[in-house]
Amino acid sequence: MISSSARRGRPRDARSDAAIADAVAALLAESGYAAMSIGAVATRAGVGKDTIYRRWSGKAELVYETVFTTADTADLPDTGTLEGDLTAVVQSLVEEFSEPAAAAALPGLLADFAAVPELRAAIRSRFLAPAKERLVAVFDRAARRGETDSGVPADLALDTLAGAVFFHLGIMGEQPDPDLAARIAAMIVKGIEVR
Amino acid sequence: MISSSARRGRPRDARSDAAIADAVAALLAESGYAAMSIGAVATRAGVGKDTIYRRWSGKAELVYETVFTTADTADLPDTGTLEGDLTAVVQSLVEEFSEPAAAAALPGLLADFAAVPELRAAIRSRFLAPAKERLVAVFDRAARRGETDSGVPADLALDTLAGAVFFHLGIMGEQPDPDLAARIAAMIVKGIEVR
Amino acid sequence: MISSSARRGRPRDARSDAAIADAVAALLAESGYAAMSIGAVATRAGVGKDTIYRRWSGKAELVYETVFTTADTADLPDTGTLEGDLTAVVQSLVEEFSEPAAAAALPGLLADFAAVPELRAAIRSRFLAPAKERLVAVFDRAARRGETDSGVPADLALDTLAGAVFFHLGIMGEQPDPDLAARIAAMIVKGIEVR
Amino acid sequence: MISSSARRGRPRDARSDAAIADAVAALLAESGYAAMSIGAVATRAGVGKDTIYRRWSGKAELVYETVFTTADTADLPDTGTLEGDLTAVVQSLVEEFSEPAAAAALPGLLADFAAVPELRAAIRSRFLAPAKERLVAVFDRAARRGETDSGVPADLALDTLAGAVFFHLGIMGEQPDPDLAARIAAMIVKGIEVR
DNA sequence: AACTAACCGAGACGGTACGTCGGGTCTTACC
DNA sequence: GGTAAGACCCGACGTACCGTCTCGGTTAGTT
Repeated sequence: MISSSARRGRPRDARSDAAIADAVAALLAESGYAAMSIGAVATRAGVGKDTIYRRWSGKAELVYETVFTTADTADLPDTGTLEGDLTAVVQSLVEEFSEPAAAAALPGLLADFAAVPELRAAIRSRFLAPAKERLVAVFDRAARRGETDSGVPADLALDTLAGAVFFHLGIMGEQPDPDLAARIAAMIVKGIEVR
Repeated sequence: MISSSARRGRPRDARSDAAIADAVAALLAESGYAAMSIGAVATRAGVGKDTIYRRWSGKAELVYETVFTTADTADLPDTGTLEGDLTAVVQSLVEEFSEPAAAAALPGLLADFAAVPELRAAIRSRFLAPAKERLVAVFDRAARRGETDSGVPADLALDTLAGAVFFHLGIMGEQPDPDLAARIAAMIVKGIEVR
Repeated sequence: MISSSARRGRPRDARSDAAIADAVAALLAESGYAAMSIGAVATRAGVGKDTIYRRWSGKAELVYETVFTTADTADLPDTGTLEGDLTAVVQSLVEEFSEPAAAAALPGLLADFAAVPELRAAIRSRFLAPAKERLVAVFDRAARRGETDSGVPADLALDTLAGAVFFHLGIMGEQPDPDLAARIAAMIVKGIEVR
Repeated sequence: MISSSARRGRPRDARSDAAIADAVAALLAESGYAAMSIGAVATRAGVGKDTIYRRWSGKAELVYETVFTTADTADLPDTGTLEGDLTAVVQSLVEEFSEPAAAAALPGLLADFAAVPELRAAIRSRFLAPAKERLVAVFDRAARRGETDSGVPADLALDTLAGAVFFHLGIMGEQPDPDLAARIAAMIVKGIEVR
């Protein structure tokens, strides 16, 4: 007896989730975040609007959970040097934001998240916190190797690193220059040096 | 005779511009960018909607030109050191984005700009280009003083510097920590060091 | 062995019928016919929606069979005079339509019935035909007593009599004046006089 | 200078009213009252939904004011006899309710009106009151001619007369038998006889 | 005692319509 | 030609019901 009260009523159809995710990705890439309406997603997915609203509170949540699913769970790289590790971390960010759907969604998504306190809290705990944890782990390894001291300002590094990627790709909409990650990482490594 | 036919008909009323600007700032601070409608601005300003559309193409342009008017024209600081100059530059960014109306407007504005190619081009030439020019000037002065070599990657520095500020204030909505500018500037100075 | 294959499977639960009938009457009186949804009836009765749809085809049928159960089967009055008999017939109509649930249901119910040919046929055979039969019987008795000739237009009398009651109570929503039945009956008796 | 404050803003477009009226009549005849949605009317009329909601509060008001415009203003018939006058009055009712759009609209319309107290009051004052006035005038003329006494119960006559027509045409959906009006009028004339 | 079939409560499903709101344009009378 | 007012068409919003379906589970009669 694992679940006490069992699950009552008809269970949600997993095929709906898949169809919705596909429709979201397609519409984002085709017409962008602002022009993507919930109604259009429903029609494209062959699904009723309720089926979407039953799962997500609105467009922001729908797009965030549908598009940004990868990377968060990918395991920490261990390249042997701080610069290598940071490059890998930044590179995964770059790749995530370079996918067509993600690139199309980012600015509008950030605007919607910023406008609603609950969503702003959600992004903090679901995106920022894990990212910072990973960064801290990378810096800890570097400290153990003797590459840096232990008093590294991870917050500032995260702001700078994530901010640079967001600004370059998400806001300015630049192409993802292949050595962008390496250049940003190199700057941070030097920048955070603790004597 | 420069303009042959001059301007015919009734000239535009300057009081309307002022009333509109006030209404935009007030509504942005009260309810945010997304919830601010052109109609509401018009009503609040005691002005017809057409009077707004006659001057601006839409909400993004209206807000951008109404809220972000300062700083772009402020003259270059000259503190004697690269770090001092950069701190001043970052500080002016921080201050600009910390004003209630600006903070409320930023994310939504960026989303609207990103969605429309013409607007994206506008931000590039009207905000990014001058900012980069000023940054280049700062680096040139540092090179003349012998503080750095001349091959400094200004683009990357701008991305990092602006990105960190945008991300911290605009996206995450954090409070403007008084020594934020100094910390960012310090990191950049070390980070862009050219041997 | 009455029915060869009998009825297999679990029999319907009579308590559900009762709970549904109560819920219908309560919701009709509280919020009216239009505002009464099948889902609300199901919830109020503590019953699944299917349990309702298994028994009735929709709201119109549900309400009709749940609310209008009396009177149709009541036996013919025999007061000794045509006017007395007609008064009794009209009075039973008045009483049936004066119950809160019935009064609340009538107009909407008639609209739904009128909109669907099958339902219109149903009302004709299940309400109108028996009513006319009873009226014909009353007139026959009067003819046998010598009160009237035999060529009385029962159709017209029924339209007039039922129409007057429907219009006064059902459509205009007037209070059921206690001598309404008698006044209508008196007018009909004089009106249908056959020399 | 008739209107003091003039009329400000763009005036309503009379062509919209006409297009909406046509669309309502067509859709009523095609699909009936219940199946006629405001959105469908708007599309058919080439008009925005707002343009409808700006003029009417909802479907009931829209249909009532659009479909039932005639007859109310037609002048009193004067045939010389009470029965003739009444036949004419009933006949105009029959004709009004026999038009396809009116016949299709009646039951649903009555249901909606009955459900909302404000609308019920409206029908009382806008339909019933004028109808009763005309009936009273007819009876007065008859009294002056010496055909009847003056104490005729006009209320009851109206209920009976209107009820019979409503019931026969509106509710039962019968065809408009050509001498229906005459038969109803004849019955009333005899029925309301005052000795 | 096992099987089978219909019932049951719950609630998800694809749809359709609702009434409102904002966008950007157009049309008045007036200045 | 600018201006305030406000009507215009359009399209999206989030909600409410519709009538159907799909779960796990119950309750009878039939083998």
